[in-house]
Amino acid sequence: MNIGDVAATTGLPAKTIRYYEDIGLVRPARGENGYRDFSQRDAHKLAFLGRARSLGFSIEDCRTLLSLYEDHSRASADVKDLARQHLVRIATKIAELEAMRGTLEDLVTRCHGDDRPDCPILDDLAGDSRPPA
Amino acid sequence: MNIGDVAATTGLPAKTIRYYEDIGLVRPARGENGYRDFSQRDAHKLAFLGRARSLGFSIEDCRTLLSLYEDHSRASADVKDLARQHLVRIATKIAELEAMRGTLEDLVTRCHGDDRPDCPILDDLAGDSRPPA
DNA sequence: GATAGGGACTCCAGTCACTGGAAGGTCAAG
DNA sequence: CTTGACCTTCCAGTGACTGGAGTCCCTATC
Repeated sequence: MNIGDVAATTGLPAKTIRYYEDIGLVRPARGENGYRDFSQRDAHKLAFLGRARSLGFSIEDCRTLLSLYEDHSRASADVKDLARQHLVRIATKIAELEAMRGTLEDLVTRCHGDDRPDCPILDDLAGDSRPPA
Repeated sequence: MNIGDVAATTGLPAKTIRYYEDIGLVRPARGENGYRDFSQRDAHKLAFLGRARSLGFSIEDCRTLLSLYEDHSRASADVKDLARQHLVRIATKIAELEAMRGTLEDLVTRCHGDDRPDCPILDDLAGDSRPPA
């Protein structure tokens, strides 16, 4: 398979697949013309990576997950640990964003949004009329 | 004020303040020794920037917010629009993260997490036993 | 055989918002 | 006069790609 075919089947951009080769996540064979020649196994690994990335795992996590996937004597506890750590990061991120949303929603509600200059949003950013921490 | 003082009062790292000068967000004066000499106004702007950044606004948004802040003939509608667009981005991001969390929580629950190799998390990533989209 | 197109190749630069580190100048205290 | 804290600039790296330039290859059509 050429890179375009793998890109189509995995949904990953060709650029990304080349990048994944660069950083050693896949090692496709090469044809005589210098084109990458992907096996089914390569395509499968790329699909795995795409799915792991879509769940927000970092590239380094993906590297670990891939090696666990290929290690048939792995302990599922190692996978679960990784996933749990990732869940904590996600939950933290969500909490941060929720806090931002809460503040912003309040400010947006309080701003008239007309053609006059007075604006609670700017007041808040400037440090005025903010509830004491 | 030297950069260290402003860093202490605003909570921004000195490195970040220098960076903000680089990209033209602040233009502190310079003393004879070449040191930056921050006015109260500069410090105030930096605090504004720190607050806006902590609400997740991009640097370019911050630039706009700052110019609106300094434009006393602004329309609050412009500020509100910016904030609302930002709210949409935040909500989108939260939704993405919630989706990841949902999937991951399910997978983590289903994984035994012992010393055996079989693992629903890896199965899912590999494309097996995934609910049909 | 010439040509046109669509794909593939490599390599470099840019993204975003910093952050780390090296190499050196300045200032106040002891 | 030295020490140590602070300041300066400049360069490089982060994560995970993405865009673009310039070139090569393959297939099809005329």
